[in-house]
Amino acid sequence: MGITERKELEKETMRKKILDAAMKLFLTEGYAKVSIRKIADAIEYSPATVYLYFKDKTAIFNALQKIAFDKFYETLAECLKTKDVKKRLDEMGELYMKFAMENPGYYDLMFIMSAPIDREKETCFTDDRAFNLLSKTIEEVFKAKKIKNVDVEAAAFLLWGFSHGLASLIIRKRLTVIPDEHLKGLFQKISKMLDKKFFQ
Amino acid sequence: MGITERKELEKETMRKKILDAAMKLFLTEGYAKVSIRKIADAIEYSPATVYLYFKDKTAIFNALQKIAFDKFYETLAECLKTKDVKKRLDEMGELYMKFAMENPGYYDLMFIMSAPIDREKETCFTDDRAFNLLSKTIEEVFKAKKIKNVDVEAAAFLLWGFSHGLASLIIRKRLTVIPDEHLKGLFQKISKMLDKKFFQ
DNA sequence: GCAGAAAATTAACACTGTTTAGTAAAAGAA
DNA sequence: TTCTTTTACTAAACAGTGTTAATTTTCTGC
Repeated sequence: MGITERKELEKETMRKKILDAAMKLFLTEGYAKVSIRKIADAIEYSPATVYLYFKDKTAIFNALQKIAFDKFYETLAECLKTKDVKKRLDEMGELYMKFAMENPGYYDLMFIMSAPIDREKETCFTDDRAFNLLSKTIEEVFKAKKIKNVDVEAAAFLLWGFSHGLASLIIRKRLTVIPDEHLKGLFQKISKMLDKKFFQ
Repeated sequence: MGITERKELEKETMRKKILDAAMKLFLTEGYAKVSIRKIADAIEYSPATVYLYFKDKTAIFNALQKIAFDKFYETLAECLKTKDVKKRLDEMGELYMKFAMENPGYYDLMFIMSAPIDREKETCFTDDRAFNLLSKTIEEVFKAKKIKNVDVEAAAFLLWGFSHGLASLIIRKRLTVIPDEHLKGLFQKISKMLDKKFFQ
């Protein structure tokens, strides 16, 4: 192993170390409480060192976001194991909500937070793998059920929008109107309702 | 007019002055850029003075949120002018999206931001006037159309969830998948789709 | 005009992101 | 090995933040 290679590797290790510490802080304390100094403390380096591996705090945030998107897509893609395409869509909905509820920090990172997204820069990163998976699944359901004249894109947005709407309201605790333990049932009830209207 | 009364009034005026300046900063510069010092600058008082009228920054944020909720409900309630109950629901949807698009700052304040919502305190404020209005409207549509066996609460959450989902994704610019000018059409298309499935 | 209350301010504390200048260690060349 | 250059790291500072205690200014009632 050449020296330059080893240096590369060490640099990558350090980046990972920083991201690990940052993610841990983010998930346990929230974005506002993640400071460069606290990250530096956690990895036992000086604050300035962090800047040798990341341009600024936003760069760290973006890297964390990418990690979350990866895990998100990975979770959703599990629905591909379900071969019955109709059941696959249900499964996807449940996986979506499950991910959001079990990983509110990741969900926040991906879809809600705006903290360091600098206005109109290309830093804002949207991952369309998940949306494409959803579109394709819906298309297949329609095909399997021989339903025509339904706009797939519109249907995808309806489902995604609804799921995200519910998830983000729950995560931001804006749904005090109904108690938490009622929510899972509500989601399933609505799914069934949509199912009845669209597929029967 | 007694002196104590005048003092009360002056205190109220000052509170308003602070909130006006804070809202202006919030809407033009974003939450992160609203600082006590900048508010103080805007109203030409010292930073410490602000603390004589508000307990802390969170208290200011909560007051701003209440203002946004009031304006939000006021906007939605305009749908009551439409007497045809079926059209009223459509109108409500359009008013919702219009409000979100035209007042992203207010929308943010109400449903997305979490910045100062201190963990589990009663400071988190949810306004259920709007949701009640939606539920009632849906109920009336079902009644008018003589449709039975549909869970009103579930339907309300479907519509609210979907609308909020779309609105918040747009506001947070997480919908780069499709161009902005396409969005209004998409919303209407989905509305029509739901209409067809549920009411015809 | 003067005592007491109310309102506003100054100055500080402990934080934050970020940069600059400088030091210590490792690598390359002789 | 010795000398030089590059790399890795840090200390210290700058300008900003929320917030508070002590102090000064302004107003009220007599």
